[in-house]
Amino acid sequence: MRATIEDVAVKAGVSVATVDRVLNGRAAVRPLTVERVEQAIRQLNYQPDRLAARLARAREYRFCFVLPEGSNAFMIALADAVREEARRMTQEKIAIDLRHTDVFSAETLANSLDQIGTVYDGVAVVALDHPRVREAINALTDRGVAVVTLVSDVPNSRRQHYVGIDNASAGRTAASLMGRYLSGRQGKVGLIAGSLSLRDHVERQFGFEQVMLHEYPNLSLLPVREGRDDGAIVERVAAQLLSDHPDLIGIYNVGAGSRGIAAALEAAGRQHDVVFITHELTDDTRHALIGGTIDIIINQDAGHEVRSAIRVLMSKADKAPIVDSMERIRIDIYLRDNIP
Amino acid sequence: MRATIEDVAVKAGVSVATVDRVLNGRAAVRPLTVERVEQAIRQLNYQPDRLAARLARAREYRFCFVLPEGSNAFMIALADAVREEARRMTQEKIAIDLRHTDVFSAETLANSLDQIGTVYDGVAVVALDHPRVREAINALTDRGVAVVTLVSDVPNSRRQHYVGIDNASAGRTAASLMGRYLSGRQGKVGLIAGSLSLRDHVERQFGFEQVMLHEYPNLSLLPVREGRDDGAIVERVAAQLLSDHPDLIGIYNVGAGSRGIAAALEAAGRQHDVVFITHELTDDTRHALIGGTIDIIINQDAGHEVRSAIRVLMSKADKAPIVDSMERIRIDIYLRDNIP
DNA sequence: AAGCGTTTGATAGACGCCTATCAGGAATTG
DNA sequence: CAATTCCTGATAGGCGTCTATCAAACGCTT
Repeated sequence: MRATIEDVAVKAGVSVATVDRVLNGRAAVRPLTVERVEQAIRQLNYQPDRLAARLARAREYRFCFVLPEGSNAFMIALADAVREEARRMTQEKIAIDLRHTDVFSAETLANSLDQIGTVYDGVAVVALDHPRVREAINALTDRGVAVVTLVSDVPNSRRQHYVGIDNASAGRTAASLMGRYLSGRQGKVGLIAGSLSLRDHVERQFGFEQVMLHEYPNLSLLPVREGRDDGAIVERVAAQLLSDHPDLIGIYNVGAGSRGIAAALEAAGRQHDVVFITHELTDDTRHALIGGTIDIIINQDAGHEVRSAIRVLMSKADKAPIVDSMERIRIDIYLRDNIP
Repeated sequence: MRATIEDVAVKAGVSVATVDRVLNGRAAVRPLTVERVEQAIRQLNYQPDRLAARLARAREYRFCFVLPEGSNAFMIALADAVREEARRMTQEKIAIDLRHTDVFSAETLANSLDQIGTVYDGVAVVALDHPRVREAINALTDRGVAVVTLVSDVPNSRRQHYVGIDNASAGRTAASLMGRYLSGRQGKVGLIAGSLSLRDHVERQFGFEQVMLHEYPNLSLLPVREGRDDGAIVERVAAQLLSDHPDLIGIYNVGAGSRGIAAALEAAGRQHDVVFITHELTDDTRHALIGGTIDIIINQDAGHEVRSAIRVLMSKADKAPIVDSMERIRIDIYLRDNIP
């Protein structure tokens, strides 16, 4: 049988109350006694029963997820994932609220964050990298609310953790694949971004350009075009790109609105000449991947991200350490052959 | 506050004992009463507190992992992951034993499985697809022990679940990447397997050949060579392959021993002409990927697999459903740009 | 040696559910 | 209608830990 707190008490020749004081730092205990208790713990290999502990603490954890409003397919998937986990987590005494806000406006987002009371133990936010937002995050942290950034980071803030992929690395990966897929060919590569105010897009672009410029001199990278993550705009931008550059052989879409690009490619009949790499596995992109218009989808798993965020917030609330290897969000690469 | 079992009892106008009987099917309850209780549960959105339930049941879960003995780097990583999770799971009243056996001998593996007593609630096994092993798995299942196959499946057995990647899909993915990386070039592609008695290798090979043959007529696929997952043998096989075929431009290694292939490629000075795709991220492969000898590593995350196996075994032991999307093991694709 | 603060012991009562038992009431059978 | 069987209620005790309280023992100061 597993050792209990009582076994430890007996072994150390003290009372359970004292063991508890040592374990939870509840009151002053003489160093000598502390040592004796710790030794008993080591000898018995005692590990507190987390289930019993959480039951006894009778604590409800309250977390809040702040996501962008709007119709971006990935963000909708993310919101769905939040709701699903929220339902599941009820069993574990974790209550999760979901708020939507305009993340493209630093002011609005920051105000939303400011309004978040201390009722919450933790907040996960898809954040804009902006001084005003950074301040709001810091303020939350200072009020004792754990904050993690989700999908898009705010590196200089005092957020506890970033849950999401390494976007520069994702950009480099896209570039390498693009370069290899186009090996031996000469031509132009276009890059379409959503908004350059979101850090994730900027980093992807940075990583992509870095590798493209240094490693694939046969390909010339065109200046970035912004599509504002909106299908219709993106489609126009892509169509323009295609007509401006008959020798375009690659497109990397950093943001949302892949559907527009796919439509433009198909309208121009160039979906098989142009290597098209994009982000986020959604119904649209999945369909275009199977159809052959998209060649590669780089994805981040919304479910994993939400679960990771919850685990991290839990750990922070309990002041327990997190296991880095468990919380690393991987860059998923999907070809036609390995879509789930 | 969350509803408790007592709230449900009051609402339904019955006693807690009856609610418990309905919840846990403990004894016969009149259909009418069952309906009343279930309605109360729905109205209150009652969800049993899993923590309290597990505490009360005071149950220790015992699982056993059966892995191949030997020095295969991936299997060592897998064993490490098992040990690490075992340590972590102690806190959750889950005890995990680790056994090593010769999985290449169906007889030995089957005997090991036969010896596993009913002390265990569940077993996870890296299995050989062989009638004798299948029987042993079925016998375990019949004795009421939950069985999951790990990494390599035994599809016709009565195992409860397979924890691992879709290897045919991995093979197809490797082929597509190979084909795209070699687009426009003409030449031969070699495939080196470990042992063809492990189902995962066979499936990878199958998937690879399927795509290679149909989609890339410019590449001619050489007959499979077996390297027995042994570095030294693999190196000889690879060296032979290179000298036999000066026009070899791609190698796909289905099994272990990548180091041998890397050595052979480097010895021949052809590490940059030949596209080399292999499986499993280990120190060796990682190093060769950074060095440029390996172009792509297809990986399965040992930690994820172990955790998934534990979750599945837990669910089976509790007769609770599993969440498929959470248990799907993804095919990780690593380039030089996204290694962790 | 009295008085003080500090450290410890003992213990009760949660937390929410499970298990078991026993008795009484309801429904069914002959 | 009596004799069964079937359902249900009430309740005690436990799972391992946390929290809180009070009293007792200890060490130190003056």
